Formats: sequence, structure tokens, C-alpha cells
Amino acid sequence: MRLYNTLVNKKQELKTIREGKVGLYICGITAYDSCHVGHARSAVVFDIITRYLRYRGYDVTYVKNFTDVDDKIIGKANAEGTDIATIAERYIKEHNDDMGALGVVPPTVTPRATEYIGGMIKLIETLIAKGLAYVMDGDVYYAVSKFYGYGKLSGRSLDDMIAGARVDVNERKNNPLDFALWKASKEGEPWWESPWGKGRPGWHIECSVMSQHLLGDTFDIHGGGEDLIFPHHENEIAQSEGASGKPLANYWMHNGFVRINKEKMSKSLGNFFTIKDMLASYQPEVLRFFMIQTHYRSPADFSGDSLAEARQGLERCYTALKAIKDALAGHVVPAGIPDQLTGQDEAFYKIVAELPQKFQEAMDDDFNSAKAIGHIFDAVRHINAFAGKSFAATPAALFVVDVARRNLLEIGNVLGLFLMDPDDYFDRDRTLEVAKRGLDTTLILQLIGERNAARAAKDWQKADEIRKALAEMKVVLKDTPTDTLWQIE
RNA sequence: GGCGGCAUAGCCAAGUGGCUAAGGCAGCGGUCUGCAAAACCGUUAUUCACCGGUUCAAAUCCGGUUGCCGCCUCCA
Repeated sequence: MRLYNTLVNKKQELKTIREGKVGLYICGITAYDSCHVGHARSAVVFDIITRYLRYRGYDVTYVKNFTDVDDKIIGKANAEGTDIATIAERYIKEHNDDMGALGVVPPTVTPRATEYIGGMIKLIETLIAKGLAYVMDGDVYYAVSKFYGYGKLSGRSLDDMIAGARVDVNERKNNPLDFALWKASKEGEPWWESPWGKGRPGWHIECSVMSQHLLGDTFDIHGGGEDLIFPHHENEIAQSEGASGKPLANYWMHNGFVRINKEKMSKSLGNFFTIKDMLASYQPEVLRFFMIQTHYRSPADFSGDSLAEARQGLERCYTALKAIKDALAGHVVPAGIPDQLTGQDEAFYKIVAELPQKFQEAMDDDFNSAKAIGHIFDAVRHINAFAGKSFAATPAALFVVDVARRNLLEIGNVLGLFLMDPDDYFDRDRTLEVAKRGLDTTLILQLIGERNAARAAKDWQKADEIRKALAEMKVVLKDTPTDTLWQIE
């Protein structure tokens, strides 16, 4: 199993510190506002990585923190005349609700920065004792030039950074690149007692302390969005490795951005959509499908069109699951493999039986979910052909269709897809689309009834007129021998 | 200005030295259907931004050019 390591800029074989176990730390959110689709991508990417590692038999300890003290939280608390705990609590809850709705498996541990202030003070003391940090009027700064290897993750040298420095001049710092470990508290700010006076921790020190406390001095994988590579992760390395003398993490993984019109989706650019708003219009699996279709390190362009395409792709999969469901309905699937698998049954069996293996090959290569989706579509095409209308429910055919069902669901479970009953999926899809377009279900059903009456009377002209009227409302009909199904284009 | 990434068909998107360049959408032809829709079958890049080089062999490696993006300030 190979994964791309930002530390060395190439794929490497995964070798865990302890056999069969993975310690994984992901930088979570700062709880000061609603999460947007960019946060969702990071969460879904590492959710799938965690699920896949577990699928491959690893015992994963997944730690994802919350930053619950920070300038923005303080600003919001002051603006609302409340305290930071209230603000943080509100957005942590909202975040957890969003993640639950997206089907993200909760991390093993979700530490909060304010629970680790004591550990941060201790780490800062160690860094001061080692000559890597200095005190300046109640602030403590990390002396970047004292840490050999500063810049190794982001691939830049101290000289490069000074040459291209765009850092605010802060006369309290010895070097403009030094960063705050501890900040003296100003009027109206929350504070904790420390050897340097009343103050609060800098951002980077939080993750160093929480990750090492929960996972050990050196753990397997550290991840986050690629915007965290510099300075956040670089600084974590400087802090943790400066203090312990050991590597912080063996593998560093970073997910690509969600973009809108080729630009990064972000709060500061204001070009974001919140998770909550998106889930009002799209099913969670559509959002996941959108993200899984692109490799996790590549940018993913977010638009109405790209979501529509994801919806269409997911619908194709659910169509196959529906075909399977219908093929199996009312039949008993043989418990063991019938020994007379021949012809079409045998050919189909071969295709669906090797699906998990192909999935694994794709995912073993740096979690190539886009390739995995390609294999799923291949299987879906064969499923539709085999379990479609010419399906004959022989024991052998029932058995192989059931294998297809099990394998598709097994893979889906790793990706967080195909978790719904297909009929429920299509119902929900209709409900969402009808609401989105402001359509009237009663009217639609009435028109369908009228059309079916016309069809019964073989009045094809009238039937087609009604269907055309429905088509203008984006309602697409599908006549079956027993019924007329509908959905929104 | 410093550092880094990306560029594959009308669109989305895998592929990073060697079988016929995955897959999806859209398009076209067909099967099915009262006609459709869905589904299925067939078809759609002699070519991987451009120029040059290395190699028996490159979309894949190296150098250059152009364009886009990111980080360098909070950011998933």
C-alpha cells in the first residue's frame, strides 16, 4: 500500500510504527463559523482514508482536533457580548451535525485546544530551555533560525523565505519569520496563567501538544488541507521535533482544494457554500460522489454542473442497485455457490467477483478513488445488462446477482456510498428536486394519471401532449409494464 | 518578488517509460418501446499545452516557452 508523502514529495510504501496499527492526526477546524464545502472535502477525504485503512485491517486511532481559542473566536465572542466557550460550542455542534449528515465516521478522539493548555505551557518551557524559543514582554516566540531543518516540509529554505518575505514587521520578534508560541493577553481577551504572565497559546502549539499527547512523540500519518503545509505544519514540526528530537509524523498527507471558477473556495474570498445549504438541495452521497470522483490531491472544481454530473453518476449506480433489488425480489438466494456456473452466469460472476480486488488495487495506490469509481462503473454496466429485463431467476443467476450486490455494497461502505435502499434514494431525489424547482407533486401525479387514462384509450396524441407538458416542468417519465415512474431531469 | 503544483477528447477525469491512452457526461448509429425514458450494443483523442533533448521505446524522464492555480497573512 502506497501513499504520497508531502515530506519527500513522492509515494512511499506504508510502514506503520506498530504492526497493524495506524495513528492518524488531522487538523480540524477553528470553531468560529459554519463549515463550507472545502471543509467537507477535507473531512470526506480523511474519512475515506480512515475507512479504507480499517477495511485493509488496520486498527486506526483517528484524532481530529478543534481549535476553540483563537483571534477569530475572540472577535466573534466580543461582538456578540458572550464568551469564547459559547461561540466554540455552537460551531463545534454545527460542525458535528454537518459531519453526521455527510456520513463522516466520528474520529476516535476529538480534543479541544483549551483542554491542553497545561501541556502547551510545558512544551514551551522545554523549547525555551533548549534555546529554541525566547520570551519578549509576556509573549513567547519560536526562533526559527535555531531549528535545523525548518522548511523541510514545505520545501523552502530560510534564505528563500527571507528573500521573498511578506511578513508583517513586528519589532518584538528577533526575526520576522519567528512565530508566537504564547501571546500575552490584551484587554477583553481570555487568559490562562503562565510563567510569562497571563496569556493564551498560539495556534501551532495546540496541534503539537494534542497530537503527541494522544498518539506519541512519533506517529504514523499527519494530515490536513494543503493550505496548512506552511506555516502550520512546518511550525508543528519545528515545535515537536525541536522538543523531542524525534520525527513528529512519518507521513504527511494533504488534500487539494475545492475551487470555484478556478479559485480556491475560502472564507476570505467569500466564494463558499456552506455544507448545510448544500445538503438542503443535494443528498449527502451526491456531495461525496463529487469529491470521490477526483483524486484527493487534485483540485476539485465545484459548480452546479459538477454537482449535476455527480448526481447523474450516483443515479447510475443506484439504477444498478435497483435492478439487483428487483431481480432478487421474491426469490431465495442459494446459500453456496451453485456448482453449475456456466456461460453468461460464469462470465458475469468473474466480473463482479473481481471487483473488490480491483478496488483494492486502485485504493492501495495512494487512495485512487477516481480509478475505483471507474471500476464501479464497469461493474454497473455489466450488472444492468445481466440483471436487466431479460433476467431469468435461475439459482445460478440469483447467486451471482447477489454476489454483485454484496461486492458493490462492500466497496460502497468504504467510500460512504450506496448506503440507502435504491427506492428510498430515488424518493429522496424526487423530493429534493421538486422542492428545489418549486414544483407541485399533486399536479404531477394528476397529469400522470390523465396520461395513463389516455394511454389506456390508445389516445397517443393526448398522452404525448401531457408528457410534453410534464417535460417542460423537467419531469421525465418512465413507463413500465405495470406502472409509470417519474423523476426530475 | 521567493517557493511549489497543474496543463490528457466538446465537458469532467484516470493513467507518470513499453499491451489497443480507464471510466463518466454530452453527441451519433442501433436494440427495446405505441412513441419515449431508462438500460444495453456500437461509435467518438494516430494523440496527451508548445518547442527541443535523453532512450530501442515518453502523455509519462530532462531543459526551455506559454497559460492557469496555490503557499509566502487567518484558512480544510
